[in-house]
Amino acid sequence: MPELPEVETVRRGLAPVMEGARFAKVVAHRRDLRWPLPKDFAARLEGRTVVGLGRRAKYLLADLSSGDVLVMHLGMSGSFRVFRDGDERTPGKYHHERSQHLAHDHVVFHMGNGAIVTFNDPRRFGSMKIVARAALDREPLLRALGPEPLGNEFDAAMLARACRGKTTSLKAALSDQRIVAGLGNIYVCEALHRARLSPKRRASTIAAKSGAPNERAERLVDAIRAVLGDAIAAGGSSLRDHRRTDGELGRFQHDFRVYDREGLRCPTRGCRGTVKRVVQTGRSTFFCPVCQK
DNA sequence: CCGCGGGCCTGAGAGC
DNA sequence: TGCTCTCAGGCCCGCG
Repeated sequence: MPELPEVETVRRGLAPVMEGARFAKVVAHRRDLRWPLPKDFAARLEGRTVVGLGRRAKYLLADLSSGDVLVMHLGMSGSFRVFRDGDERTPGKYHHERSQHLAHDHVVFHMGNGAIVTFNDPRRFGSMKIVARAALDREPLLRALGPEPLGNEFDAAMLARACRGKTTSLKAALSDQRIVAGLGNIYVCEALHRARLSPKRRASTIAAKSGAPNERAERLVDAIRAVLGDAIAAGGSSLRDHRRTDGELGRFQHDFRVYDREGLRCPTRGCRGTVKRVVQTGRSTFFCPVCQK
C-alpha cells in the first residue's frame, strides 16, 4: 500500500495519541509477519513511553523511554487505526468498526491515555522490530536507504551522482530505495509524468558524463518534491487499503495524472497523447509516450 | 557489482 | 453462484 505520503499521513495520525503516551498493554495476535515479531515483543514495550514518533522513508520509528526504537513497516496492505476513549462514536458504531477490522488486527497497542491503536495487515508484508537506539545507524533495514526526498540533502546533484552510469531505466532507479527513499510505484509514475521524462529512459541520462546534473535531473527533483508535497497535503492516496488513522480516505487518488489511467487522455496542457501501461521489472508503469521523453 | 525475476501473502474484481 | 485467473502503494534473495 503505502509510499512516503501514506506513511507520513499515518505518522501524523498516530503522533497525537502515541507521543508522550505509555504502552499500557500490547497484544500480538500473530507474530508471523514479514519478519517474525520476537517472543518478548510485548514485554519490551509495556510500561515504556513513546518519546517521539518519526519516519524514515516508509518506516515509522517510535522512540521509546527505554532507549529502544520500535521500527514499523506497513508492507503492501498494512494500516493503523486509532480508537479513542470517549470519542464521538456511538458504542454500536465503535464495536461495528472494531469487528470489521478484527480479522487481520495483528498487533494492538493499549495506550495509557486510553487510546487503542491497531495494526491491521491482510497480506502480512509489513512488520515491526525493536532495536536499540544506539544501534540504529547499523540497522540493516535502514542502513542502505538513500536520502529523504523532502530533505535538504536531496538535490539534482545527488540524484545525478546516484544515477551516473546506471544502465537501468529511470523507473527502476527511482523505485530503488538506495537511490532515493520513499517513492513507490504510484509516485514514481506521477513524478516522471510531471517531469515529462520517459520511465524507459536510461537512468544515466539525467547526468552528464562527469556525473554533474543536467536539466532533466533538475526537473525530476522538482517533480518528486512537488508530487510528494501535494500527496501529503491530500492525506495520501486511497486505492484499496490505505486509510487515515481515523478511518477516513486519502484524497490524492483523484489527482493522479497517469497512475491507473490507462487509455485516458494525457492531462498535460496541449498534449493530445493517451496514457499507456507497460510492465517494467514486474510492475505496471503508466505514462504518456507523447509528452514524456 | 548490476539488473531482473520469483516469491512472500490475502483479497478484489473480471471473465467464463 | 462459483470457479479460475490476474493484479495489487513493498522488499528480499538468488541467479546469470
